[in-house]
Amino acid sequence: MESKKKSGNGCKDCAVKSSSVFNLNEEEVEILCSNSIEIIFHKGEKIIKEGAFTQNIVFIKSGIFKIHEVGPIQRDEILKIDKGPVFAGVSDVFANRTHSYSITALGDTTACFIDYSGYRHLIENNGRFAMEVMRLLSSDIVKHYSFFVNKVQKQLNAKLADALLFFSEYIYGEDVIEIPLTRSELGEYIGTSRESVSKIIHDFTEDKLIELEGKKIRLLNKDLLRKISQAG
Amino acid sequence: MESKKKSGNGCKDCAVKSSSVFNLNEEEVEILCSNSIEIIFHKGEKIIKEGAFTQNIVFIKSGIFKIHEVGPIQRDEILKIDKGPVFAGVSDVFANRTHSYSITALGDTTACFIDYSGYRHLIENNGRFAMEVMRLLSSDIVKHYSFFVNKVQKQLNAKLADALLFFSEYIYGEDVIEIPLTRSELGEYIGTSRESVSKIIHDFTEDKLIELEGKKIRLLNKDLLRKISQAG
DNA sequence: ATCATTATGTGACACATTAAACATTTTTAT
DNA sequence: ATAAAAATGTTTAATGTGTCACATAATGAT
Repeated sequence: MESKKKSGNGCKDCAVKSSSVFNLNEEEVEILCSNSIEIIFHKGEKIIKEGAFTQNIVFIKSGIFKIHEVGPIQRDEILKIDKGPVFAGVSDVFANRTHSYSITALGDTTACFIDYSGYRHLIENNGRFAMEVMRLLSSDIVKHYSFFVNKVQKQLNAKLADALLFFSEYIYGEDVIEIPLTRSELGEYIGTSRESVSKIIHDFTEDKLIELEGKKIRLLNKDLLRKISQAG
Repeated sequence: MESKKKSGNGCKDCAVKSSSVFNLNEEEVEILCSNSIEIIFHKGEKIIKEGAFTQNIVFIKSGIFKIHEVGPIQRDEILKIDKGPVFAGVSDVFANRTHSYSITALGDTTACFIDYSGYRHLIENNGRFAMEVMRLLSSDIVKHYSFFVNKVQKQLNAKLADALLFFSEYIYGEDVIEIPLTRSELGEYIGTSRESVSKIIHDFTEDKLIELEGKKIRLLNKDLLRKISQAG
């Protein structure tokens, strides 16, 4: 249950990898890598904790993670699920002194903690890098708007279909998936209770939409799942 | 029902006003103002239409507006209500080729349409300006996350209390407010139907929380409204 | 002014979802 | 291995909201 630290070397590879997108030269990669540290997290470990001071930009090198926030009725609400390689939690660093949301590993995850000052230096001195970060932030907003209207307007079976397709198509790229969430967490993701998730999974199984294989779920009829998703 | 165009002069004032935040010098203001145009919109007029090409950064000089998006069940969902002076719809310009949401005036609104290339030029050449835009985008995300968990977890009376306090404290700064939304739109904002909005307003009136004065609403007991808001 | 349209209030009812309770199963810690 | 804790499935009753239907009021157009 303990995270492992690695020397700065690994992180350099990490930043270099992303540099194709971010147009960084050797010197700039060096700026990003100095004072950065790579840590491996295991399932359930918090990479960033809501309420903590915002100090580092986090680059998720690999692994699946969730961004979540405790709401007014003290229930955790999952805002986003994504996988590396990707920057995560950038918005909080720019907007707040403390984190308004948590980031938790949903499986083995490698994360680079990058010193804010270096990141900021890059933004202020490399317009292309700034533009790219801006594009990422903007895309986050637009996607979350869409996530939002879906969550508010769709009924439960449509939202569960969405979640299944999301994991199958975006996260794993396979028809047999092992969702790294408990039923409760799935509820937090699609906006319902643990019990309702159970019920709908049961219904989907009866309707031959999916098949349970131990902890795994096999999607049997993706076309119909898509129709259910679109029907709302 | 027709928008009025004004010469570029007015827009210059507009950009200068905001320059205190954005640290622009004379030359940079000039860049922003060339190829920009100021237009006055009236209540109900669309400033930006969902589906249209993203071409301009919009600076709302003054006026109240809503950002809204049509969801999967073809219902309009209000994502945000805000007032000038503020940049609006920036995220869509960076993230998309076409607008994913609409922006509509809720009252008389003056908007400057700024050419994207000038805006982009500033970002790439003025690190402080870039940082400020990034802060705005980040703040948009963080606020919308919070708006989201509130909307998902709170019950209707809490959400209506939120809306009333929002207009009273943030938008108008007064206890007597005239909400520039129809009951239907209020429903789209807090996530319910026209009928339910009517019912809760009725309940609030009976409980002496608010008082209707024609089209205006007087908040009689803001402390209690806050408690209702927090209770969820 | 008058008519058509849109906005609003309000009741009855249906229904989806939540909450509570309990039985099982699985996982984790010692 | 064994006990404790967490996760899961399923049922029941309670309840918040949405939908439908209709009456009334306000608005806008001709």
